[in-house]
Amino acid sequence: MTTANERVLTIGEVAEATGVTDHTLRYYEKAGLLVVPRLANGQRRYREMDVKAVEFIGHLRRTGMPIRTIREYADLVRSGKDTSAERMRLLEQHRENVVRDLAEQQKHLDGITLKIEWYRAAMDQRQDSGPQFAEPLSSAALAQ
Amino acid sequence: MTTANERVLTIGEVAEATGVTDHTLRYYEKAGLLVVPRLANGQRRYREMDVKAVEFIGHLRRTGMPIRTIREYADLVRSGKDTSAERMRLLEQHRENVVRDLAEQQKHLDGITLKIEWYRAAMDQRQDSGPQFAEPLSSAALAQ
DNA sequence: TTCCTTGCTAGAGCGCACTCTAAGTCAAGT
DNA sequence: ACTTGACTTAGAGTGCGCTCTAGCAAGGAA
Repeated sequence: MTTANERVLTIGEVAEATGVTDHTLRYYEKAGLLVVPRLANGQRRYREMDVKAVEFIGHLRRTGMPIRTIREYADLVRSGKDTSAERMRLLEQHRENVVRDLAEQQKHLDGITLKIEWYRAAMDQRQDSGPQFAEPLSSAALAQ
Repeated sequence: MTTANERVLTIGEVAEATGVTDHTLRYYEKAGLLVVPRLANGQRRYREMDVKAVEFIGHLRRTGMPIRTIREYADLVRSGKDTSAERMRLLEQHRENVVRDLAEQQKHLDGITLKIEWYRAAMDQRQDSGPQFAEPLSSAALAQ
């Protein structure tokens, strides 16, 4: 087993490696998402596992999990007890949310694509047809 | 051609119909996303096309287009001139962004799914194996 | 020794998209 | 006449996730 001799990184190196700013890394820590070992002088030293954690947080964040939920997950991990079941449940719940979200976004995207096709059609048969088609987002005065 | 006799809706009815609150509808209007006709007494009356516009704004918003970009689009629509080409370009640009985003989210989702599978595997062969696997998001003291 | 870089903390500030409040108008119903 | 409810405005407040600032410390190079 390797106990010592683990390569550790400074906050700057982690920022560089992960694309997360040092500010944000400290913020994540203060928010309870991360606990990073320190040198005697107070400087952070990130182990491999800490960097992995930052990357995993990235997966969660970029799929829309709020900080507080990530914190709940992190708390479970750190609780010492075997909370695997709960953690898995939490992740599965999130996965369901994300899948639903993706489907929803896809629907909205379809609506946009339809509009683009409408434009393309309208522009193809462009023979300077008066007031063209009906176009939402337009406006006029009605004023009773 | 139907000129008059168009059914119009109050803000409350539109809120009901679209799921967008009346507050937000007014906010969208103040932000320049919408121009809604008024009665003599100042009350809004939404035409079919205005409701369509609200719905289309929904497509844009829920795929992450910022208000200011929707405003740009709305300004093009309202400019009177034929800005179809620009509007289409704007929407196509957005579509590309969304497609890229969706792919990225899918990748992050894969990372999460992998983790869930890891949990499932670890829990399947649960024979009380000491310190289990290496788990990111954990922490310890190192302190130089 | 004097820089320069990198790190530290507490806490303020920011951008976004709402969301709500206060104070008022108006029309219909009892 | 009064109440109710839906509407109006300007502007304040909220929640989120950063993002930045000020002021300081430590370590290495010139």
